[in-house]
Amino acid sequence: MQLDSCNVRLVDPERVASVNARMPGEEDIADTADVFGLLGDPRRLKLLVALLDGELCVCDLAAITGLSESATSHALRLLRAHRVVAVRRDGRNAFYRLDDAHVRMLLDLAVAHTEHTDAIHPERSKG
Amino acid sequence: MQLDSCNVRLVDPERVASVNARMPGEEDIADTADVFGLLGDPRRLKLLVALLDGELCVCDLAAITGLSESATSHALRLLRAHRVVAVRRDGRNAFYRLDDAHVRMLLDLAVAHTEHTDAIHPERSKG
DNA sequence: TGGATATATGAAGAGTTCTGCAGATGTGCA
DNA sequence: TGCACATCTGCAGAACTCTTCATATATCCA
Repeated sequence: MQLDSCNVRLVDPERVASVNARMPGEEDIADTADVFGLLGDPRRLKLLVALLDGELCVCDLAAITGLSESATSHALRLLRAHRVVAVRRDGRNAFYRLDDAHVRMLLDLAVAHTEHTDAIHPERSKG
Repeated sequence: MQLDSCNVRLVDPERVASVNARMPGEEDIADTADVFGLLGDPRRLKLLVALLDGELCVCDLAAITGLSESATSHALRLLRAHRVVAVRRDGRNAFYRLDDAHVRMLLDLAVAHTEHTDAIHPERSKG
């Protein structure tokens, strides 16, 4: 067992060094974790999946997710702050749409994965 | 403006119906959100990125992430409970590895995205 | 202009999450 | 067997998150 510069025990210092060399910077990790975190809430996730097909207004999003309109608006504000969605205002309505290609990719992948899982294990679906 | 079965205003009832028809079930949404949620913590994310190249023991993971060994162990326990990682015990050491192909895909995609973003905006990197 | 509608916002409370601490478990070696 | 080491676990406090409620803003229409 060896010690590193901070006096921590290491089993495989070479692997640790090579992993550290490949590791994205703290800021990249934080940004990426932020994105995953936004997708990590079932209601926000449902909002975003709803937007995969195109823009929807706040009240329709509220109806789809089962959230109150206030909660929907708060959620959308957060997503807007992170530039995951964008708004188009038309009269009294606000139409939200997905505005992040990376997030769209992650959502597509996730939805495809649940469909694939359902194809193998249909009993798990829509319980 | 129309009202749906629960007396909620709807702007575009047809779109709402078609989105609802495509929407994965609540359970699938919850499971998917769980996975994203696990990736949504920067320390856990760093743990998992470290494991992309192969297994590592708890103390090496602690050194890489800068977490205490206790916090590392707690995080790994959570990941283990969700079958995202698996353990191999060798004497006193516990070696963890990624054990979920879907999570690996998400991680690869995310790392590739940060590298791509860095290529376009190098000033954002490793600040 | 005034009232109704659609959305946005701030504050506060309930609930959840993460970490450190202390102690438990299990392994290896003298 | 007894001690050191590596990891695990329950608990409790701190920090964060999400929702609701009340209110604000902005738009449309009469």
